[in-house]
Amino acid sequence: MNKELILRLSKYKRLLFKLKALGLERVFSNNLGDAIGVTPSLVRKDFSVLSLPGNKRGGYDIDMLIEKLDVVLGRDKPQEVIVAGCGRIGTALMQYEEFRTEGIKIIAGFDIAPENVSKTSGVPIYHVREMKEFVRKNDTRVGIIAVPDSEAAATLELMIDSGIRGILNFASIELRINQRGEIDKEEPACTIHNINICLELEHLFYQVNMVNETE
Amino acid sequence: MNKELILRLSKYKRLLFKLKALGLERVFSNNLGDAIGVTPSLVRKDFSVLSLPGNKRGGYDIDMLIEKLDVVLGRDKPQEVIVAGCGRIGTALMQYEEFRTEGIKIIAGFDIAPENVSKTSGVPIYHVREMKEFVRKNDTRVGIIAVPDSEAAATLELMIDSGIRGILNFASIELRINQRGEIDKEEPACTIHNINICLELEHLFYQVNMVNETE
DNA sequence: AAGTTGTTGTGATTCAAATAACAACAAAAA
DNA sequence: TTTTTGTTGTTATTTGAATCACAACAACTT
Repeated sequence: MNKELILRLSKYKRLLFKLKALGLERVFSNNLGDAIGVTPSLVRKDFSVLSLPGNKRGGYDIDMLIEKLDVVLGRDKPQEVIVAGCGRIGTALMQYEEFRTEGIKIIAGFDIAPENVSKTSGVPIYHVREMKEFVRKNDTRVGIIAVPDSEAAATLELMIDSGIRGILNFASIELRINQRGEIDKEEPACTIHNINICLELEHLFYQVNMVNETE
Repeated sequence: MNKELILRLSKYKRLLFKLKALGLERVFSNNLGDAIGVTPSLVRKDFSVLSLPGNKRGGYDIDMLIEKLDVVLGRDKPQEVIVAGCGRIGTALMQYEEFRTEGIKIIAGFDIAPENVSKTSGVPIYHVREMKEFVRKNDTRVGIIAVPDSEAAATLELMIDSGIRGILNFASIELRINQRGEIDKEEPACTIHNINICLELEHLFYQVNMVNETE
């Protein structure tokens, strides 16, 4: 399944919640399309491939969509995350308000110097060496890397070794599995998403400077 | 020019710096491809469309590539950014080490309560109402939105009104120009990149839960 | 009941980007 | 000098997602 598609599904669902809160019960493909910025056609096709039925005239039932999207997106399972690196970014994430409203919970932070980390967020902070044990006990699947670049690769290895299966990486070096073919025994695959703030900004600089360009 | 392409160009350049630091002078398309995870063919095609010449046998000259990529990516111009919202995320960004190494500089932060913001980062903090004046004076092009969701839309409007042309949005609502057709006089276009951490995490949850699925 | 409207569902089409394939050719080797 | 090698540059092909177009048909209207 396509990355863009999954992203759209999450957007649909978020939007559907808002519509439901407003008291609506049904939506049309063009409502959804307008709202998330895609064509109605694509909305219908998305629902089509997921076998989410609509009514030939009355559009789609919001409750039905939410329910089925929850299943497709696996939202019945708990959405628990750990954070490696409790510096500026790590602690900012631990206090990130929007996680709560989305049902995402940071259940632990790990650092090489946990005694120096402020505990104001209420998230328990452990030493990195306890990660493997913690992940095993809690069956944690997803982790965030918020360590300095220099530690990123080692942290990746630790997380994979601990059994983490999905990683959101904030270090500004691109992490990939099989960097040099070392990590690929028969362990279950691990998905990595890199959020590279520098790269995003550079992209913006490129765009804003290219106004007079031939495109 | 394609977004993915631009991203690749930035990656090439970053990699080329590292190779240069290691003492290398030339690279082959397969070196670059392996390193950033694309096919050598694509590397050659990228350079081809930019008219970056290689030698039929000896590969590409690293210095030449860096120099020309700098021009293409507009890296000769200063890379200055302002930040709106000096909460957890905003201040974390102000102290983000990696910006320095990438030549990106946060030149000001704006908040509705600047007196409550710690000044430890060395970045001057102003009241939001001074943004427009500041942007005009400094000819700032790029801004980061790090305000709560509830303030995001208003901040977007303020930035556009101030003359900002590229925006990196950390609020977890997707910002777009022409949300309802209001903002589109004849002002120069403004590019928005949304970094939606919740969405990224949801995507990961989806992936890690879909192991037994038919894909 | 018959006609009209409006929306879905999907097969066909378009489009763009990635990949593959290979001719051209510079450098090294013989 | 001639041959071999290895890499570029570019054209052709493949791939896959988004868009288009329209038949099917449920609900409303008269």
